[in-house]
Amino acid sequence: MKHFAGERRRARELAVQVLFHLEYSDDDPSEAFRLICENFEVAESITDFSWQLIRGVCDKKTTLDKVIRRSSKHWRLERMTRLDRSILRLATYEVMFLEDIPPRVSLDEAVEIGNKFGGEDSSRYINGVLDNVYNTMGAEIDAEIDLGAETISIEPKESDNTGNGDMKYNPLELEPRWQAHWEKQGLFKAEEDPLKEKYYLLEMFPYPSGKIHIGHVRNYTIGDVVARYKRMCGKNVLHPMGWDAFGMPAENAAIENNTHPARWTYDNIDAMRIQLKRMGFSYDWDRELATCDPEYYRWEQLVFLQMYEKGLAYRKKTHVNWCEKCQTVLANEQVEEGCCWRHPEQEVSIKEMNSWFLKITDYADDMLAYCEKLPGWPDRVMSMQKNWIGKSHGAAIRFPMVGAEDAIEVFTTRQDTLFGATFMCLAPEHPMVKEIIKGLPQEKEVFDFVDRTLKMDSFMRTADFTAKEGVFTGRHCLNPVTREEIPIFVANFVLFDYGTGAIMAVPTHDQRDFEFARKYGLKLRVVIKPEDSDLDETKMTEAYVDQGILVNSGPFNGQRNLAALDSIADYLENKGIGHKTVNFRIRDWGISRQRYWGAPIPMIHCEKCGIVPVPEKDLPVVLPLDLELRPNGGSPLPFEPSFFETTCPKCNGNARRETDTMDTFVESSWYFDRYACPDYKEGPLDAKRVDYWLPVDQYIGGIEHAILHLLYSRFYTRVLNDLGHISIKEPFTHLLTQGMVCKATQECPEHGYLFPKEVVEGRCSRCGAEVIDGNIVKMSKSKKNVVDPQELIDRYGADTVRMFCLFASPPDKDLEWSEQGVDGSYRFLQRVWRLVSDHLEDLKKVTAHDGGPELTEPVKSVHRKTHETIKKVTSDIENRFHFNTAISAVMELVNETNQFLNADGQKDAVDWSVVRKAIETAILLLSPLVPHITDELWQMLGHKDFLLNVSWPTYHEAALITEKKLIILQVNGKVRNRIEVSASSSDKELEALALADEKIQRFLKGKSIKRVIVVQKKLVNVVV
RNA sequence: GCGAGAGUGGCGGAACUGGUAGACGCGCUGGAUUUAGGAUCCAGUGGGGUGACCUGUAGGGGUUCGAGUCCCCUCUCUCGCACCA
Repeated sequence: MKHFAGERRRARELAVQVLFHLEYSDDDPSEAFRLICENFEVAESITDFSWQLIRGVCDKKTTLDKVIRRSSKHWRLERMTRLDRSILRLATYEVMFLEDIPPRVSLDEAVEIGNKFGGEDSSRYINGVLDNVYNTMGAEIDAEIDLGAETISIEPKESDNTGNGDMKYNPLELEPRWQAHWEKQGLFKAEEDPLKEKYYLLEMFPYPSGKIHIGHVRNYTIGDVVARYKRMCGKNVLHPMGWDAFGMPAENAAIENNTHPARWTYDNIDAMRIQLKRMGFSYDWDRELATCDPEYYRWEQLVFLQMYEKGLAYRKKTHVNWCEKCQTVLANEQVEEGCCWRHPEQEVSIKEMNSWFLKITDYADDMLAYCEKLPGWPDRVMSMQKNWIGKSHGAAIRFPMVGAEDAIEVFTTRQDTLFGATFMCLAPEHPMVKEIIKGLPQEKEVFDFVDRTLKMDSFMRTADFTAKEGVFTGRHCLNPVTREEIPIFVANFVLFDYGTGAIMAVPTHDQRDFEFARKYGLKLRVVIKPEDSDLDETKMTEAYVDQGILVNSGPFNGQRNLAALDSIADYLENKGIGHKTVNFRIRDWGISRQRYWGAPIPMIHCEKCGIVPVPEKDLPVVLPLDLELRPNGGSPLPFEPSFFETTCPKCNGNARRETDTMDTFVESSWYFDRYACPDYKEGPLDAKRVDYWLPVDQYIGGIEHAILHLLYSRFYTRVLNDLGHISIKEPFTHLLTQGMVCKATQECPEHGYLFPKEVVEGRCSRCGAEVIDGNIVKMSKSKKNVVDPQELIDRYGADTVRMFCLFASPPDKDLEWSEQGVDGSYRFLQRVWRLVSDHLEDLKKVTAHDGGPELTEPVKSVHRKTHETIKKVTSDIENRFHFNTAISAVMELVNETNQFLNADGQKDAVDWSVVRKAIETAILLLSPLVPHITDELWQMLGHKDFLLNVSWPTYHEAALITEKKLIILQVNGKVRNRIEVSASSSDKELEALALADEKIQRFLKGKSIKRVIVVQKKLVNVVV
């Protein structure tokens, strides 16, 4: 569950452009570097992925050094060094700060690591560690650390003094205590209870990368608030957590660290589980699952078999790059100048290879239709999904070959322009290309063109700057309506993947066709003209793409082109030339991965019997753990006889196991179902429990999964439905896509991006230059603007971190991280704490006021505020997840209560019980957001229950009623005065009061009153 | 190019069906207390003006007694898709 599609694409685009220039500019790479330099900000903002790629490109092409040396002649030196530095910096950063150093280190360890680096870096690093130790422990450190040349001495820090120690707010002590308490009581366990209304709340499960990042914290905090709130509202809440545990990073990390992916993954899971528990999230850990567990993926294998049986899983040949030396498929990015990136002497061949696909296209229409039936999803996501499915209505039309029996079929949405189709273009991959050029003089030219085009990186091929090129095949086909012979081209811009891989070209009404026709001197014919003028094809400078009247179109002349779409399609159908059809952009889901760390595809290849499914009784096909990874990163499975050697279940002969594994998105397409019955042994899903819990009522996660994960899950749920495993079709009723966490970057003109620790009083700690505050961007390693949540928890406690995540902005918007903001949250919690602890004795003497005798001001206003706050907070959480406004409402209540208490005058028992009600309300309302401090305060007030088991407070209408109302007085819509009147005043009385008002009188002088508008109990507007 | 969303103080952000623009917080200014504070408390804080007042929600039009909110146009930004036939 990572990766951001857009970023990746942009990264690739840039890298491809660079590669392009490196390839096509002979010995002068300066153009490529100009590109990088000019797009410097873009490049950096694209995250480390782009850097890896660009670095990769540079390394592969020639060493970076060489390129810089050579290009510095052609380009400004200064820019080069900046780029150079950035890359070096990134590399250093990755090595120094991310890989070698565990998240928290002791002083001794810090010294050891520091000494390893030596010099300036070491002292800076150690200072950073000391800062942390300081802040987290408040400890008295008195140490001298020897760093060879330098000696750092640390002064002991005075401990805080606010008086009575035991009453101080100490989150670091009380939070773990409550967490242990909750766990011991099994507070978060969810059990099926048909009598209670269920509520299934789910956050997207994390990839176990090793430690949680701030995005996780935000995501899971939002979810936890909703889970706890619903629970207090009496719902039977399911709130599980698990691990998206298969995937590439584990393989890479394992090779680098000489460990095993399983070991690495499970260690990370253990570390992250501790962190999540430390945040106080209310997960039912009994339902925890990891997708790399055979007890999980065995059911996925079973479903795969069932899909195979129904024809929903199939094997298909596709064009891929193949390196003989590596014996593996290469991604387009791994092909360089037509050669393997690891074996420059080995030419890559284009191979048609078999891969497994899931038939998502079968469900495209249904998923599209349901887009309208999911009002709980954000429009943004829905439109992305619709876009991705890409349904378009049009016609399939057959163009008969000249001099042959067969025909070429095209798909078009513009059958109205058919009479203007003057040539045809095929995609280079189109199987007919080979056939029709056989024996012609053009054969070699066409073949070379196809070969050249296919070897191009797909991004390069489809990039804007790549020229639209084609080559004439020497053959013609018939335009089926004009019966005119039209030439057939092969063109690089025709997508084999979309439609039929062939297009009819209408140069007069399609800009791209127009340019192509002009380039190759092809015929044009106008078939649509504007209503009030004529078009001359010889004089056109661009295609006419607007609507108009059909001309040169036989029986359809004179009709409006859009209106004729249908009748033309019918005409084609009657003549047997074509038919109406729908085309989808979405392709079947290719799930084969030549990777090790994934779920094996449960299939067997037998020479005699072909593809044979593994019998159900032999499941799971377990991924062997006791084998050596290959140093080059390829999958070891095809080299592991103990894995692939097997016997055919049909003929018992020798057979070979499928060694591809499944795309990890398959695992994440149904984990939410399995949470309902993680221990079920009889099948993938226990219908009874799954029917109780599913669908997920509220799903929360990042927008980056708007397409892939969510689309796959919707598809997979439909499959499970068809296979009878589940009775729902749509897995997620409501979806909340939370925004990203961003932070300003800090940059030194000399040294580039800086860590906060490298900035001293606004200056770079290395060169003393003034630091520039950069843009506010998504947190990323390469920007050095990441915040480690663990550091924050250790410093402020989990409640403060949760509070800030919720308060800084509404969940669906981006959140800008600010240190002061965190301080502010911490201060607020302390204020709440003191509100209780400072008045504990008085509060303990009374019970919370609930109704009771008539109150008088000012305590009445505290009472009213209490109920107003309940109303506001409840609606903010319930209706729109606006926790920021909910928090500000509680802040207002706390402030008002404080003010009341600070005001002069004796407080009697009634006053205190109203105050107690206000305080208890604040605690209750805050409890889903900051569960630790509130449970502690609740207990301090003498309660025994966990707040999670206390009912959510309700407000009394009666308490909201006021005797006085503030009325706005306007003249011509402008506010002129505000007056307090009795709430029972009638409209007439209000009007009279307004007109009599002194200020209003001033504005009425010398003018005649046209009209007076009275809005009930709100406002009077006098129009003059 | 197509599709979606957004534009409000120094900043994050409030403003429910049109009805006090700037809630709450951060920052800043002044004051109190303190050995000190990155602690706490009080006051102030959109801009202009001594003032009454004027002005202000990207820009321009419109509807309305009244528009941040509704309608039209323009601009800017973000996101997604993109040689889609």
